[in-house]
Amino acid sequence: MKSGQVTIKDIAKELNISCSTVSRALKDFPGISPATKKAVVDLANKYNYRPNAIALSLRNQKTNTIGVVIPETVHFFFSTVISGIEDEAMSEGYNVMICQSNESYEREADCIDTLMSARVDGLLVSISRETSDLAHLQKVVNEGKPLVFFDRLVEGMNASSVVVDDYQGAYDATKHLIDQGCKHIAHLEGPDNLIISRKRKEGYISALEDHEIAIDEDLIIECRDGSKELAHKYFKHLLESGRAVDGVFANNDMAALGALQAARESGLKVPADMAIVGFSNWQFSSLIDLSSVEQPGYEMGREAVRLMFQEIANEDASAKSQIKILDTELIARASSVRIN
Amino acid sequence: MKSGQVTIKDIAKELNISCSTVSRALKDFPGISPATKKAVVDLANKYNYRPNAIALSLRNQKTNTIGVVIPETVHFFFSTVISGIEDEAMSEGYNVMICQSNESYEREADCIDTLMSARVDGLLVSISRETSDLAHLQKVVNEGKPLVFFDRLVEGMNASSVVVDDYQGAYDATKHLIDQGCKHIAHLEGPDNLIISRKRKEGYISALEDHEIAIDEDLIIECRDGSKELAHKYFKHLLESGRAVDGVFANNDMAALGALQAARESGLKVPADMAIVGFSNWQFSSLIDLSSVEQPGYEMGREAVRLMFQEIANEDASAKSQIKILDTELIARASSVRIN
DNA sequence: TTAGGTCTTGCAAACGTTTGAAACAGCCCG
DNA sequence: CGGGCTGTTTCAAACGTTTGCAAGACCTAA
Repeated sequence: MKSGQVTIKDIAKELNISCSTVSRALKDFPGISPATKKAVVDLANKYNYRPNAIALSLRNQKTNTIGVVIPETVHFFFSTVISGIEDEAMSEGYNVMICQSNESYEREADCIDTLMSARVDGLLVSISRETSDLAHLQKVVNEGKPLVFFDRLVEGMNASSVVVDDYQGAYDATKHLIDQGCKHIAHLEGPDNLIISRKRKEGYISALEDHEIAIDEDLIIECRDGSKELAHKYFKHLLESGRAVDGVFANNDMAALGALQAARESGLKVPADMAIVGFSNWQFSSLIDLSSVEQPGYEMGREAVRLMFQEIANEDASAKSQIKILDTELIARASSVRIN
Repeated sequence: MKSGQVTIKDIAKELNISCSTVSRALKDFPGISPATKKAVVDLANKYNYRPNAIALSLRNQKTNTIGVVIPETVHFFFSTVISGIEDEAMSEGYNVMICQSNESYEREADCIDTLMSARVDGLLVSISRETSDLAHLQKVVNEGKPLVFFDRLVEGMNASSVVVDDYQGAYDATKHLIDQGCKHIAHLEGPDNLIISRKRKEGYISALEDHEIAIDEDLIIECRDGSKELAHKYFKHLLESGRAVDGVFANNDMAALGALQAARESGLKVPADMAIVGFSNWQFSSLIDLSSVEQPGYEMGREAVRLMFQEIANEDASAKSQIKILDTELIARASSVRIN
């Protein structure tokens, strides 16, 4: 009673019985007299007894906690994923411990270490942009701890992943532009060391090829940091070069916005003269009527947790190394839909 | 070696020494022979030994974990707060366990229960909109667990809080509009059961009074849900009523955006005919050049954690029940700055 | 030789919980 | 009266770690 919460011991002492009896009474085990049971339950309620999860974890060698390592929580997409993780985990009685790596390799390794120390039952990881050495993750797998990657695909490791179908999303976006009558579609490309950027570019190219539009390398512009400013600058250059362009598919919404502003400044009507589609469907996109490709973040979070539970359940079985690809959805808005 | 991670016992067994010796060797305790120490440390490294935080928690009656209950993680402001909590906690070697209440009272109580079971060292709570009964929180305080509220102020409980100076932020925003030459400033008011809405309204009124502008009740419009749609509708009504309006201070950015669109649709020039300021400085606000009042979410997270550490350290001292008020900052952008 | 010292190591208890096995009480029946 | 049964309760060990105390080995000085 002095400091912290009430324990089974406190109850046992007050009732002059043993801990075992209290424990069994609380768990409805057979072989406890009704009188004892009632006394125990009443006292437990009175003192607001809550089982000590720490003690349980130690005994059961299971913490009912999953660890999440994420580049940053302040990011619309990632916070959506967290929400999905949170909900799915909670529905199965699991807790969630979150560490943000801030896109730093060192801090990512730190996070993993902390979570392993905390003996989480499994790890959900979206690796930082900086990470190329996978030793810290390999250790996790070697020790038999379930590990699931999400969003950012990691190649060459025996672990499951949940990713979004970037290729198809890009294909759909580009096809949509073609359907709207665009003949000269530019692509604002992301950093090509990221798999997702490459996939999106591939989708763009495939869509053009399938509709017999020649690929024009001059219309593919790399915007390494995906910022509005860079996209604005490069796209303006392109427009001023006098090349025919009537559509843009951007690697992300921020870049799309840069292109949109550049187009307007050049006196072009959107979408009549220039149709624009971004990627990710950030929150602001709906506000400025920018077409985009929706990534199912919430669903990704839930799916990642589900994969983890599979691995936890199947022990060392073959549930490992699955890749779950989630569908995207094209959200066509005023920036690309030409009303005929 | 069989399943999980290596323990002190495993090392002790392999070296044929006692656990105590291993423990002391790893912690650089005096009185361990160099030879033994080296053997232990080498083996620990080889097997990638990590202390079992669960066992430590049990022994030390301290988990080095803080629990966070938050209405939702998918919200720019809250995710910023989480980021601050995360960083500050990590820098002190603490872990963070997050539960989202989804603005539901029942789920909030659940979260608290789970976190108390997990024996977190302290609780950071932003209460759900639904919550009015405080019994579940009172229990926490009664059991002597440090509790700090953030963002949403809770009255009548012996616990510290970190909040933003809504009054001053609103005052500054309104004064800024006055400085820009606005004479008839409307206010899109938030739900008045929330303290923050009331404070913002008070700031608005005070600023007008201090500058000898009469309060016109017709220019104060309640937008309960703070949505763009509602704000748009009500503000359009106001404009069509023919009343003189040349400025708006909105309870949040989304409502400000609704007003902005309504004004443009009515053929008004922003900011020349209508100057607009929102509140919260959401991510999209910078993209559409909407003036707003920045709330220091990251700082709020860090400050909340700091207050908690104070309470943890001071045991039952008087660190409790402080209220920390953080300053806001007016971000003036093109929606309100009239270039003369 | 032995008392006392130093250096190194081990024992055991504690944190809160669960659980197989053992122990005790009371009762019936032969 | 004692064997066996049922119903209820307790004991003890285990999970991984730390730490006060005790103990062993070895050495030195009286």
